[in-house]
Parts: sequence; structure tokens; C-alpha cells
Amino acid sequence: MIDVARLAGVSHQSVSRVVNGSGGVSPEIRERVERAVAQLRYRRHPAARALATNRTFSIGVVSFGLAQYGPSEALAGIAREAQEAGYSTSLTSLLDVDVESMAEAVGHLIDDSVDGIIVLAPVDAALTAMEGVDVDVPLVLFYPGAHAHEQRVVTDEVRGAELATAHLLDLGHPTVHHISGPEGWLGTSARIAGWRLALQARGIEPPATVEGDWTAAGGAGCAEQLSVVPDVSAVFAANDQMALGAMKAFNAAGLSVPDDISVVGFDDIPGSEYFRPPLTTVRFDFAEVGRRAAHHIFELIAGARPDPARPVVPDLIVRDSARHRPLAVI
Amino acid sequence: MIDVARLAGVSHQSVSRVVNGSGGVSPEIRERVERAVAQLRYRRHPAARALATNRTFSIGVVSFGLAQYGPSEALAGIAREAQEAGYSTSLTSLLDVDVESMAEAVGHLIDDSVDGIIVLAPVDAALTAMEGVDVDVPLVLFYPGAHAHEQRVVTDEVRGAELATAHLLDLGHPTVHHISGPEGWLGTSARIAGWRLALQARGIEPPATVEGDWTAAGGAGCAEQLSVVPDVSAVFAANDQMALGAMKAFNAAGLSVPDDISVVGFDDIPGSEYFRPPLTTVRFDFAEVGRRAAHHIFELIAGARPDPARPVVPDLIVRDSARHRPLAVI
DNA sequence: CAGAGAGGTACCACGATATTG
DNA sequence: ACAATATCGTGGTACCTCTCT
Repeated sequence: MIDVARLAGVSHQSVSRVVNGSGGVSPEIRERVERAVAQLRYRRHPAARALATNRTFSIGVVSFGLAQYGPSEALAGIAREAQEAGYSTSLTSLLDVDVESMAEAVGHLIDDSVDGIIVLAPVDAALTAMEGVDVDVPLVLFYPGAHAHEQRVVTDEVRGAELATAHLLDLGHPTVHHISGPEGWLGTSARIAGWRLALQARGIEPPATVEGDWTAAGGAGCAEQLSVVPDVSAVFAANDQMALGAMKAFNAAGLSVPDDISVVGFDDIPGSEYFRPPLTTVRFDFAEVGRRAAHHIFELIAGARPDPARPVVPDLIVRDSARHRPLAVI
Repeated sequence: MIDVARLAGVSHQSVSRVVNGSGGVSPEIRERVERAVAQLRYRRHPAARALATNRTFSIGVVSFGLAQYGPSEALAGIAREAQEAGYSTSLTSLLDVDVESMAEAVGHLIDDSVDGIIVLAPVDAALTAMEGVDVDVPLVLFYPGAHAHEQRVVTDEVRGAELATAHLLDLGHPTVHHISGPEGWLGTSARIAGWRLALQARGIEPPATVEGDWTAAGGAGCAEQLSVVPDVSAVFAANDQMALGAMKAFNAAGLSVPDDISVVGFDDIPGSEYFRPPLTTVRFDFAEVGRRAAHHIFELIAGARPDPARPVVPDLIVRDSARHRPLAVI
């Protein structure tokens, strides 16, 4: 910068003003500085800037399960929004979701003195860990539940699960069984809650859930358990992978989907339209969720009112894996 | 840091030595400093450090197609490896893969003065863009081809495609048709090359390819085209999504997979084992690729010999979507 | 007189503030 | 009042010097 100042024949401070557009610079000097900047290919030094301003213009993301569809989409959304706002995105990957590694990951980011933190790890541990860790940095959590909160970006998965379950009930099924996600995930409880709500709204007592692990193999295992339960005609799986595995297992057990048994998934992962049968499922715009989270963080950084954003809403995508309840065998 | 020095009754320089473990500090002073550090919860300031050392201890990643299975896995690997090495990972998401946005993304990262850049965008444009952009920062490209190079981490997708094609030929199919990825992707050419190689090794003239777009819908479209071509009995799809779509389309056309037609995919995405039929495919350990890329960058940063790493090798995962060629109809 | 441990000083590249023209 | 400059502070590290065995 001093080189630029020298070449333009001004003080480095004037250069700073021009570069940051802070005004109070005569057109003539601005012109001279800009020429010098171009000539020297000057780029400002973020570290020095950070040192002087105590702002890094970077946000940190704590992620877990990046290989999952939702989180990776959301991450792309975050990165995009951050880029447009002139922020850089610093990524931390969680090895485990216990409180300790959460705290460590957040600590890492704080050490990097990020201006804000987005926690993209929708697990219970994240919530409790964040209560323990006392952070003086703006922080936003992805929250797949229903409760708005100034530190959360909410995807209303409760509503999504309700939609899926209600759809099956509307098709005439007397009840709906649920293949849930693994314990410890916020999405698991949210989807269970929505499923319960939909059943109870019609006075139906929710049957026991079967716990999967988000994978197709897990879903298949759950379906095997369900296929020996009498009167199972409709199943809501907590994600598409498990729905895929479940459909396969039902078929292997001699139960045709959707003729004998209806299945609805959750996520609308790429390809779910091409499953056999095409999967009826619930779609969220996860990239939008990411963008909102980033936007929210920027407002918090700017000290703005933390406006708890309306939740991102789901869409039910009706395809062929769920049909009217089979007629009773005569 | 000066506070720590004051509390410990030493010079700030000694504190620096202790914090960085540069040695030359007496045990007694080290002890005093460490106590002071703990008491004051001192954490060093990365911006100041960066300013003084001209190193940021962060690497930049230029990504494209994060929603795809391979890249997102690789990204997780990178983040992990970086974390262990004490680096932070700065993520830039590409809007488009033309030369211009590549250059812009890299420019962003350079503005952030990262110590190294990993380009996780396996497209032709990345290659050409990188030739144009003159970067004085260590840079590593993901390269899904076969040519080792000091700036590349190679996944030998040519070999993977050969494996897939040879498997089909070994099953007795007279030739193998290929549903390729879209033009402009390095993986597309690599997989075409491998497929050609395997055919030519047996003196078979490669038939025309059908170009897809990585999606299941695209794969289905390609399969529709192929199903009217006579004598198509084996198809190698450039990724699992397209294979999924293709299998569906073949079935819709009255062609059973694998009885009438064999299909092999590429990637081994989660769930491919639960497709109907379970998909025979080619697996790469993309997380490992990510880890290697990060490791490679660190060596380059350290000024080490750029040892062109051996490529990551594929595994053929044999499942049920490919069988012996159907007997000729009598 | 080495050599090791400790301290002192300059500097990194910028922004904020006060001061000068 | 306004534009431009000088000076200082930011939190570290690099390098040189000094002291004391």
C-alpha cells in the first residue's frame, strides 16, 4: 500500500480511503490512486486489515455428515451467499458429534477469529454443546424442528413429516408406521413428532417406531422387522435412503410396493424419481436454508435485530410409492 | 500476549517462544508462561501471526458440483486432513465452470492470501483456466484421468472405466455401449477413454456414445435412445445416477435388467446396492482422494519435492445388474 | 570464549484519530 | 469546512544484542 501511495504521490492513508471507498477524497487523487493500484496490481492484505479492524470477514461452518444430501446442499448455499457478501467461508468437519468434539470444532473457529459461526450439524449434541460453550461470536444453528429462535435457522421438518403421514392417511390407510432416523439427531425427533401429530390429529394411537441409521441397509433391516408385523400397510421412512432399502426389503419379503404396502420418504434425493417405484417424498430446499443461515449470520454480525426467520417449508412430492390402501382380502 | 508476559514476568518474546514451541526456553520460564497462558485463557491471534509471518495457515478450495457424491466426499477428506495439520479450509463455490468464474474464484482465494489452493472442479475449464491464471501459490487439481503431474491428485478413472467395460466383456457381451457424462468434464473423457481402451484391447470397434448429463433423468433419456438400437446387450454408464435412470428406462421399454441387458455404473453412491437390481459399479475412495490432495498441498507449501502421487485406484463392485450375455433367441 | 537463555527493537500492512494546510 | 497527511495502535514474529555461566 505504501508503494501505491508513493507511486501516486499521496499518503498511504489516502490510498486506504480510496480502496475502502470511505469518501472524502478528491476525484483527482482518487484517479491517481486507482491508476497506481491497477499498475501495481495491488490487493489489500486481509491479515493486516483484520488486525487493524478486528474483523476477519470470514464465517466458520461446523459441519457433520457432509456426505448427506441435505448438509452438502446447505453448505453450497452458505458458501454462495457468503461469497456474494464478501465473506470467506471456513470449513470445519466434525469427527464425532459428542459435546467434546463440538466444543473443539467451535474452539478452532474461534481461534481463527471468524466473525460468525454456522453450526451445520443437526444433532442433539450440538444443541447441548452450544449451551455449554460460551461464545461471544454470532452463532446460528440449523434446526430441523419447529421452534423459531434468534440463533436458529429452522427447517420445519415437523411439518414435512406431518405432510407425509397425512398423505398416507388420506389414501385410506388405517395407520402409518415409521422408520425413524437414529437417536441423537434433531431431524429424527422432528420427524417423529410430525408423524405423531398427524396420527393424533385423527385420533390414531401411534404404533412403535423402528429405528434406522439413515442408510439404505438400515432401512432394509427395519422393513424386515415391519414385514412380520400384521396389518402394516403404510410406512413413512425418515429419509429416502431408508425408504429405498425398505422398498427393497418389502419386495424381498413378497410384499409389493405400492400394491401391498405404501412407502413415503423424506428429502427427495437425486434419483428418487427413478427408484422402482418412483418415491413419494418430502422436499426441502436445503440450498435456500444455507443461504438464509448465511444471511442471518451477516445480520447478527452487523448487530441487526435478530429477526427469527420464518421456517423453510416442505413440499410433498407425490409419485408412485404410495397408493390407496389395499382392499381387504375377501 | 504482552499481558501474559507481564503476568509471567518475562518478555513477550519468551512467551512467543513457548507458544510456538521453538525451544531455547528454560523449563522454569516455560512453566511460568504456561500457567499465565492458562490463567488468562490466552489464544494467539491468527491475523497478527499471518501479518508477521506472511503465512495464513489456511488453504482454499475451489469447488463445483458439491451436491455430487464424489466432490462432497472429497471435500470432507480435505477438511479433515487440513484440520489435523492445523490448517483451516476456506471454501469457494463456483457458480459456473467457465474460465472466467474459475479465475475469479481463484482470485478470491488469493485475495484471502491462502497458503495453497485445491481445485475440486473436475472440468476442462478448470485446466485451461489454471494455465491462464498465473498463481504463485501452491495449487493442486483434482484430475480424474491417468496422467500424473506434480500439480495433480489423480484418480485413475480411466482404469475404472476399463474395469467396468472389461467386466461386461468378460461376461460374454460382444460389445459395450457407453452412456457418457456431459462434455466439458474431465471425468467424462477419462471414462470414455477407459471404455475405448477396454474395447480396443479386444479388437472391438467402440460404438457411438450417448451423452447424458450425470442425472438419472438424463440416463433414462440415453437409455431410450439405446433401446431402439439393435443388439445392445451391455451398457456402461458414466455414473450411478445415470445407470439408475437407464435401468428404469430399459424396463419401461420392456427390456429386463439384467436378463435382457446388463448395466454397470460408476461411483458406488450410497444406496446403489439397493437399486433394483443392485448395481454393479466402480468404487473410488473419494475421501482418500481429498486427504491426499490436502497432504500434497502441505508438502508443496513446505517446499518439499512434489512427488507425483500414485493415482487412487478403483474397485469393481460386482452386484446383480450385469450378467452373462443372453443366449441368442432361437 | 563459546553457547544458551533472555530481552530489546524493528517491522508486518493496514485503519483510526488527531492534526495540519 | 474540507481534503490530505502524520502518527499511533493492532498482536504477533524475526533478528540482533546482551548477560551469564
